[in-house]
Amino acid sequence: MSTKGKQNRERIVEAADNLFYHKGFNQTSFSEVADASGIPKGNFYYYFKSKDELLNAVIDSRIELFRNLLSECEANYQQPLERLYRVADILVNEADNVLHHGCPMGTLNAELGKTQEELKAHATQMFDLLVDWCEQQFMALGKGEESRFLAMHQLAMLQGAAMLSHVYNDRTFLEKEVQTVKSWLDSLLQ
Amino acid sequence: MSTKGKQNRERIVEAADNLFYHKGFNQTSFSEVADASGIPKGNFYYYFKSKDELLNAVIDSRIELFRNLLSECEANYQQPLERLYRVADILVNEADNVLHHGCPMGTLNAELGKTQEELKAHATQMFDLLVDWCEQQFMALGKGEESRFLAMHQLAMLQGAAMLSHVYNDRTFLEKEVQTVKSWLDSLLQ
DNA sequence: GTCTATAATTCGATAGAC
DNA sequence: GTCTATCGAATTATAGAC
Repeated sequence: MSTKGKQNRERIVEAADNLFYHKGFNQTSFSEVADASGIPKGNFYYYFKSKDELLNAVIDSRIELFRNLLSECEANYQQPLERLYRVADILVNEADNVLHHGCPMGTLNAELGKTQEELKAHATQMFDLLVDWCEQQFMALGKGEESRFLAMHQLAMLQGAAMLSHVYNDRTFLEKEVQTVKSWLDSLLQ
Repeated sequence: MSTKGKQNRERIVEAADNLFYHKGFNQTSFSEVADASGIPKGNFYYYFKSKDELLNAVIDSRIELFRNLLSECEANYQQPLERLYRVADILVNEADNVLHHGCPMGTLNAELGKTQEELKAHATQMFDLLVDWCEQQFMALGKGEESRFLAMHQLAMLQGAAMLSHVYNDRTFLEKEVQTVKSWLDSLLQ
């Protein structure tokens, strides 16, 4: 694939990423992605042979983005507790988006979980990445076999915070819940 | 409306309720509801003049169901703490459904929150009912102004538990999280 | 009240010229 | 590689006979 082709492909993925997040996967049409990316509709099938394949590319892109985010976090923060704080802070940093559209990981999984099991399995890899990474931090804190559950529990609390604050468009609640998660992390070390 | 007409209307709502939960609102077509309810497709518009109106009827039906559930709970349990336990237990009682399709309140709000604000506002009334009721129980426990936040916090934890256990189809995690919520309720009274 | 037939639109996907 | 034109299927919704 040429440089131009790669640029076009990335532009499509970027436009689709935003639309799938804001409108949902099934409610986003190829025409809308075409308009948003500036690529004629008929030309899509040169880059992606189906809508499902486009979603898979979007998911891969989100996973790659998260991988870089976590690597950066590892470089900037040495303490496992600090690193777990940063995961909770993601919700506050992305508060505007979370309040309006919910968590991009959670809402996508919820949508695909209804009728598109295969696509959901891929979307779940976004959770895997985060759960595995948090589990490692809890392991480093000496939590042993309990680490997996603690990692899932932390993400569950954040998902619940994202859901309720999205339902009520309540920024204050989101911030209080994130603080609650941090207090819970503190309590684990005592 | 005749008795027959009312029966037909209820059959449509019941079929739509299940399909909207299992497949999502936007991914469910009138044809599917027609097949499931045994009512010919063209006859739908005698009972509901649009798909949105059908969803509103489904939401009203769910709210009514929840109202009865909470009334029954009030009759059977006098202690506010016991009553709050029962709200958490809903997830365990409905574990099969939650694992396969997520929380019917949460997933519907997440879907409608993307592009159908008006419908979402109605769906949010399901949360209102539950939050208000839990708030009353916390008030009865003497939690005062904090009660509203505690009610939202409890529901956020349950939503997170539903989301993660749905993502991973993990019944054990769901049960552990519900137990965690109950332990949190206990800790509030000490 | 009930049902058939179909309108009007939009969707994902394809064919084929350049 | 790029783009236009369009297909076939599915969708919500309507018209009108009975």
